[in-house]
Amino acid sequence: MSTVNSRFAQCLYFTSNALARKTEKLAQDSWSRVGISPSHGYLLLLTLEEPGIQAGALARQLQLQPSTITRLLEKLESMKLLQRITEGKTTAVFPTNKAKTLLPKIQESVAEFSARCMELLGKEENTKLVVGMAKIADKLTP
Amino acid sequence: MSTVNSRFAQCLYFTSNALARKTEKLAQDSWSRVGISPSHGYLLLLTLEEPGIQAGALARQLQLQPSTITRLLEKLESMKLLQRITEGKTTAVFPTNKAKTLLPKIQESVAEFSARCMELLGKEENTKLVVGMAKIADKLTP
DNA sequence: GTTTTATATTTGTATATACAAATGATTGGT
DNA sequence: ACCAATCATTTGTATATACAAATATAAAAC
Repeated sequence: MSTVNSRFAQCLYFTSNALARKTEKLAQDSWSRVGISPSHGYLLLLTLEEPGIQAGALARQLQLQPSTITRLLEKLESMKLLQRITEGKTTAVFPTNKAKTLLPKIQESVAEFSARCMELLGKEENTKLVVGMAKIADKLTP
Repeated sequence: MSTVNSRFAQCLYFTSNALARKTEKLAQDSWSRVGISPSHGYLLLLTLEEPGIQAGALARQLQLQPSTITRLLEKLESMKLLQRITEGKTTAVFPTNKAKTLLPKIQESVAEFSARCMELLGKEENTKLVVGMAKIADKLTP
């Protein structure tokens, strides 16, 4: 059932959403070894790279809404993978030792996802498209 | 906060998801005149174009899972915009008169979304990227 | 120094979508 | 004709994400 058979194959709405869903699945697969979703994983990676990073900074890096970050943090905190420390109006996020232990697996997941993308699409095409998509996304940013 | 500042700007996972979310918002905007979401809208359009279309065909056209189609149908049926008629193991979907009345607004929404895409991105770039994304999505299809 | 405004985060609720299991119907093999 | 396999759809539950309102703090204005 090739994508291009769809009545809406030329429509940005369908193509971007379909691609995102398929990419999400590929990423979930790559992250299964860690036992968390890609969003949680990338968030965790950011806090491992920069312990004490603020919730707002995570939102910007991950291009997600603050409320979504709160939800991700709640879950990771409940899994004892990180800890929030609120100081005044900001919240700093620290990885736990358990999270530090997971770092190798996390890096493997990142690498595996990247490798699969390259394998499936080729470095050339992958890069070209990612750049193009980012440009469009920027234009769609209010 | 340009997209490209992100730590993960080169990653297909982030770019495709971010683009999809922004496209979704643009489409929601275009569909606000009809009072339904883009998914519901495109589904409704398909049933207006082909009354009696089967649920499975809708799933294929819209590139969504059957369970998702059921959920969309439930909502549109509750809004008296369409009616399901189950015959044996298949379900045929018919638009109501209310839906037929909405057709002009629906077509306006489709046109408006398309126009906004063209305006923001240019026909050239839009087409090029949509084609590229569809190709990638196809490669990601198991 | 109090009041207003701005900033960061959280909470309540909602949307979009999916997976896996269940249901119900048709079909093919014997 | 019966039983197993297959197919189309639905149901129960879960994930990912967001918006809008609430909260809490800090900064600016006066």
